[in-house]
Amino acid sequence: MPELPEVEVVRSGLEPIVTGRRIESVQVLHPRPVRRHLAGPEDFALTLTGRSFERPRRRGKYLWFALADGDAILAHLGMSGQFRLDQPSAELQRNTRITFDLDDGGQLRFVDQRMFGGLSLSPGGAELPDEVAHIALDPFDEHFDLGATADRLRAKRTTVKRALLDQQLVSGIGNIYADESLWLARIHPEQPTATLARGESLAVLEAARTVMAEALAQGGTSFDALYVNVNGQSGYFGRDLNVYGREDLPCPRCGTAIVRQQFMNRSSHFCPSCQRLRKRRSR
DNA sequence: ACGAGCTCCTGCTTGC
DNA sequence: TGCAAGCAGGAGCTCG
Repeated sequence: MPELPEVEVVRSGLEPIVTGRRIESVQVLHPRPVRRHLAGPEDFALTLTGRSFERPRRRGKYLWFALADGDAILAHLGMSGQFRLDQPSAELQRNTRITFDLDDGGQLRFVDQRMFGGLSLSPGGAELPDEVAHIALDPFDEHFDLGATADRLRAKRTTVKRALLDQQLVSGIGNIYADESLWLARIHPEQPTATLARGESLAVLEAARTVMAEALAQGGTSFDALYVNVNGQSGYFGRDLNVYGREDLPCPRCGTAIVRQQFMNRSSHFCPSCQRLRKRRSR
């Protein structure tokens, strides 16, 4: 599932492909991925034709293509969105939803099996789309304030994993990196945020940055063909996961069997020995 | 204002 | 063998 490292791999892969390119034509093959463009699929295609790309940008899991006229094409990969570059004559990948023919003869394709993600036009959004403004900075942003975020995390009245997944507290972290970060920081996912010491709050955010930086360096995490870069290749971080998807396998630190627990209709993975739930506030 | 739960979507896997 | 249920989950939305 694309989280910050995977989205950044896609963004950096797109940069040399689209920057400076002009859109010759757009085909919308399924209406759902443009559902956020209220004027409809036909308008989406027509209004983008003839425009030119500048550098693609990112905050958290949001990606946007700045356009030369100051607008932007906002993109979210959701669960399964991919961008691929191909020749127009090449057979379409299964679940291809939108294609952009570029002025250098290439074709940019948005492929998305589950269609949780999508594209929309963001007027005036080249610097920062309005739709992204409410999302917190991610840990890789030069203005990200780790200390202030740690304080806000502790001020919440929830559990630490929920807080890590709250994109309005810190963006870019999804289910995989939340589990990995908590394991690295040795904190139980259900630990109430109000019981965390400041050092623990800092540690879990630092762990998130560390884990995501390592994943980014390896081209992102993949379990299957649902996440690939613009050339269709998978990342290598999957082999380095310590808890996610490793139910009943030994904890790499202590050998205790990893536990999978239902959480918000999804799963949390943790080591019941390294990550103990504390009843009391820590200092 | 904030926290929690629901919903959207497809396709692979699992079980009867 | 065939069918259906289970499962994967980001984020907008609603409700309390």
